[in-house]
Amino acid sequence: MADPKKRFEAIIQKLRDNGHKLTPQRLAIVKILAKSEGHPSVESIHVRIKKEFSTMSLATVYRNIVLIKSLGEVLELGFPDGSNRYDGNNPEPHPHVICIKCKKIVDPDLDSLDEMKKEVAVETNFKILNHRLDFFGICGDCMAAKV
Amino acid sequence: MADPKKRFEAIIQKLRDNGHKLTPQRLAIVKILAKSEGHPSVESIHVRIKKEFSTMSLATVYRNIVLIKSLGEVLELGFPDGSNRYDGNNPEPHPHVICIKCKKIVDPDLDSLDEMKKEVAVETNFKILNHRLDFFGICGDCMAAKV
DNA sequence: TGTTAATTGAAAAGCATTATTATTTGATTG
DNA sequence: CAATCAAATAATAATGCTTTTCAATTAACA
Repeated sequence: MADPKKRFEAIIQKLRDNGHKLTPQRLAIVKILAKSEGHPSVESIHVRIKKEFSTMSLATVYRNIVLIKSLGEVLELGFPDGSNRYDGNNPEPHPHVICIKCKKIVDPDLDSLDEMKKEVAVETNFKILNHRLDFFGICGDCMAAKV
Repeated sequence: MADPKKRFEAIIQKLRDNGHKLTPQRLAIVKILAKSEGHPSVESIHVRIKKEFSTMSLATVYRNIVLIKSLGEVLELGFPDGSNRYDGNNPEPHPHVICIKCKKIVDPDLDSLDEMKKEVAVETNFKILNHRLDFFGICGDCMAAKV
């Protein structure tokens, strides 16, 4: 996990460099994304910031995520059920392991993926630009809790 | 690729076994899913069947896909942009390679995935039940066409 | 054929996301 | 350290895809 403080500064700098204003709402959103603990959803970001800014609009969360996404500083994880989660701590594509019970998301280490990418490129004659790898299952905690 | 005729029969049989009626609309949908050429979308299925049944409703396509999905006979591919494509020819989870230009979807052979799954299970202490692997890029045709 | 419960078409409702608009505000300049 | 102005915001309306509703239809089975 990258240092949330450094990620915060990096995203802020990117916003500055591209001529965007640093509003309190925007800073609050960036702060949460920089850490991205538990891979937050739009809704969870909104709820958390509402405690501080009671007038914070959901549209503002969406707008800022679109903006930060366009700067390549957050990874959007759209799931088959239509839900979205975000990772601004590590915005590069990387595999995820998702617990279908408690919705926990874990980042595994998998270095065999690069090799696989090359293999696929050769086999299909595609120029591979991006990828997405998710494993779905039940985490140790939920297995234990089941009894 | 599985034989579309056999897949058609298999899906029909599953529907029968679970006490569902075989309406002409349903049969038309199953027929397209059994082949799943190009991994059709709800919209493309609807358009194709409308030529035969002008009154075919989009809701009917959705309803039948939900049903067939619940029987495990079609794989739903929800993409990050929110679009959905279907594969009733090979309903087991398998990797896809998607062209971001022409939306073509290709199924590559990748047998190293099983090994990866075990690796992840050990590392994260999850019981892995399912997975999803997509590569995004530009296909040979679109590369050539670009000039 | 008649009966019945499942299925359908058409339209309304849901729901997440995006667009609109009047207002507010951060950043720059004099 | 105001004044200015483009950008950002809050609130709300609109959009687009998917699901639900419900009366009418129809496949399945006796």
